[in-house]
Amino acid sequence: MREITKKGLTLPCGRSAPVFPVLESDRFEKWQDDLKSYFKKNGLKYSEQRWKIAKLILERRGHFHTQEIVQEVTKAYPGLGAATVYRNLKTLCDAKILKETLVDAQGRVVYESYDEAHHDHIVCLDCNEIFEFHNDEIEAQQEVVARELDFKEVRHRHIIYAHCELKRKSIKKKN
Amino acid sequence: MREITKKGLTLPCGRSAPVFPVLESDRFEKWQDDLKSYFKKNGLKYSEQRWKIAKLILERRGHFHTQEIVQEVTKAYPGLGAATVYRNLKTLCDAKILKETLVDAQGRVVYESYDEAHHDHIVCLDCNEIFEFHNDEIEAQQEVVARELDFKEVRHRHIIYAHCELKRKSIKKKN
DNA sequence: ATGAATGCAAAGGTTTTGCACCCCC
DNA sequence: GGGGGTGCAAAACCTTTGCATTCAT
Repeated sequence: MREITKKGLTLPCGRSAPVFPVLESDRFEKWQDDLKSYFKKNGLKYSEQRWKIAKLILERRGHFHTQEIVQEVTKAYPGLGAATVYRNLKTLCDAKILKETLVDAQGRVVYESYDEAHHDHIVCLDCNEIFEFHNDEIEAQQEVVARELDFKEVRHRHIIYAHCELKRKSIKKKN
Repeated sequence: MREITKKGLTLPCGRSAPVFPVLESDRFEKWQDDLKSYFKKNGLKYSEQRWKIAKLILERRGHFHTQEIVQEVTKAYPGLGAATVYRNLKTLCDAKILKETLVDAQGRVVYESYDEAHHDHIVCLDCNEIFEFHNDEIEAQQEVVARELDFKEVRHRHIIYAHCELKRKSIKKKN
């Protein structure tokens, strides 16, 4: 689970934004090789554009919307068409570079890097920032629930929408 | 929690579709009166169209997408504009006739009647049908998780995407 | 009568698609 | 060289908005 740190930027709701370690550059070469062999194995082709998109996603980490990726890629690489980004979002999901993760409070689909360990999400209703959690008891109970209804769980999404206590307290003080 | 029964239509995945009791018609009059007073209280106006949309939703029950409501209403009442449906989906959410519930496997927003007791959802990956569950332990742990991260939970969405065991078994048998 | 609601059509925004061209294998 | 990939523009979709008109109170 990604650690929620107290350091870093202060968010609109008074919380501190999470800070993540910088990735070592040799991991990128591995990812690039993995992608190349994935493409080869699946009759797809490697391309400059595909790698640019994948790299931006891998560097960026965190959570983002479709439009954020489209805008960031086309801004970072003028000439790279939006259609190419849309087409590759699907390809990169299949390639397990990306995964669709949750829907935020505004109803937008949110992605994150595929290699994140499994976790669920808390969306802050004050500043819209997304935090993560993992709870073994909840994970275990999900299996139980699925089994009782005669299902076999494949994946799940568990999103808690919540107010930041820090914010709530500061509002209370003011009144 | 709505009961999942073994009777009723057989779904594509081999499961039985849930069957719900028919609503007594006098409940509609109460709902209609409630709506009228809600509108009055909030400076809104009652209209034929509003009630038609609300009634269709209340009769229908179950889960549905935005487009399904729009299409069903405009088909059932030609002349009733799609824009009116879109505008009233928001109004009816505010009026607590409807609530936005989950996002299905295709990324579409799904609504259901507001008066349903709280429950979470299992989406069948074989036939896309939506079932419901409620688990007190999970509910309790969510509070714990939120509290630990210094949040105050407002609402949550918990969706399990799963394969139907019945289907899985029948596939196994065939092979 | 007065403001809100509706219906239609136009506008907006996002995503997909068709097609000529390009480039990886 | 062939088939997939890209870029551009057009199309397709869904949803929102503007405005004249209708309707509820």
